[in-house]
Amino acid sequence: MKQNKYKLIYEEIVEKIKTGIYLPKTKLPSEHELVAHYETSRETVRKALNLLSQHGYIQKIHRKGSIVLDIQKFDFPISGLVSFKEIASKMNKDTDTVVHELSLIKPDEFLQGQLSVGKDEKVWKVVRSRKIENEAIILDIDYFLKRYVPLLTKEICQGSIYEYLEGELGLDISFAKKEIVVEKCNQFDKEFLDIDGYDHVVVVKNNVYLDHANIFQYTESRHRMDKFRFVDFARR
Amino acid sequence: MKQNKYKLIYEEIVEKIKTGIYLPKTKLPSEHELVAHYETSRETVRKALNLLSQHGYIQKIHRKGSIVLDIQKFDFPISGLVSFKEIASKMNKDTDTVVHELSLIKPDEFLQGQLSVGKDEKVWKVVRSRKIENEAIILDIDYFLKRYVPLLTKEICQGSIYEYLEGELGLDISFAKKEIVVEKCNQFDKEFLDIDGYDHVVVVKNNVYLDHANIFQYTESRHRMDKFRFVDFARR
DNA sequence: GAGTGGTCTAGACCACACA
DNA sequence: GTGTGGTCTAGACCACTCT
Repeated sequence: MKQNKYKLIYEEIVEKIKTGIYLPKTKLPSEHELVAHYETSRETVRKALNLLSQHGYIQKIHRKGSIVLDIQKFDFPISGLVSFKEIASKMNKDTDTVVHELSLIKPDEFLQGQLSVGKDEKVWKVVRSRKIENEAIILDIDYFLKRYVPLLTKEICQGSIYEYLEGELGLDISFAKKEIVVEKCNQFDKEFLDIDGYDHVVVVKNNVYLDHANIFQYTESRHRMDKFRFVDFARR
Repeated sequence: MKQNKYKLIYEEIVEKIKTGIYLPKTKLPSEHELVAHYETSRETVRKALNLLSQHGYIQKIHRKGSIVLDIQKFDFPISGLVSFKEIASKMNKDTDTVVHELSLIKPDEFLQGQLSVGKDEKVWKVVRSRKIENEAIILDIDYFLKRYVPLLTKEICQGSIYEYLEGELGLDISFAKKEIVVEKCNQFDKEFLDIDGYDHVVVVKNNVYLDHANIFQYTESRHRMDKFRFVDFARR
């Protein structure tokens, strides 16, 4: 796969940070030196450095250089858009997904609002619970516009829907509005989660948009309170 | 105050979006047209557009243009680092701050870890509760390194500490690691919050860093569950 | 074929850090 | 005074979309 020069530089530096060639609290080579090393122009080097900065790998200090941040301290970034599969693999724990429902529905008023569609638009509804170490602690309810996702099967839902959407269908997921609130448990939480006496769940609501700024998914991810954790790296 | 050209362009376009001169779902002028209009170079225009994109104002669509997003849909962004004062003014509600404690302490082991300092470093501890419409629903516990904040008074804590730090002291806050979890209420929550029968609080933990990547603050913001809301705009 | 945004280049000037 | 990063310029080529 062909890459852009600045992305290649970015990835090479990320690699050097991860493998300890560049150590936390030390300085990266100066922009001038990177220009020489990668035989490119300064703006290109700076694009790579900006990416590193945005992703929390380095901190640029005016007139002094770029210093490497301790990524250990910023571990477990659920920020951005990350699927359960990705999180699960990072956590290195036994996980399992149970599909409770997969159907084509007509959106009610709430869903018409969330997905910005009319009542005749067809929508996939997927309900899945997620087990970590044999406890069902997350209930995911996904709604996808059929317009963009012609086919969904139980097998796909069992695995990673996102992998399928991006890989097989070539959908280009671009951004999301994420909202986190706490709600009282409803009957579904009680039915599908090992709720363990808690009467509230943490709900992460996502409106997900494709690359042409068209929404294609609304999701509610309902977490058992005690197991919920959200980490973010925010620049001012 | 002198501004950079790309920031000026950014701000002018933000203004035009907010005042409806550029409408949601319509296209911005092309980069070429913006270059002509602002009499600048294309890379400079593109820096402005990148800012707009990062802040959720526009979506760039390859080979087609930049379209304006509906910022109404992405309201109330507590993402990034925002102080209570800023949030309060946006919400347009009656708010009040009560300072319960302001003292210089020696950090315990937990705090030494969070602030990456030794046991002899002096630390300001500030405990405040936040009232919205006469209900105490947030308990803020802040720890500042005295090294960077020589003086704190009750008056400052009553207002906006951040305004003081950035305005008076000229501290340059750069980034933060933010973590959201749910915890059981402790005695302080029960003492200082109108806890209203809830036995858990949503805790937002922040490690805040200055522009040289040196940490200077650790904060816990403890929210009554039913009033907690966190909204984020995340790009893939 | 005209227009678009994505990338890249090879310079330039600036203000400030540091020694 | 040297080195640093921040900003800006005036081009260029590309691959694709739209009409």
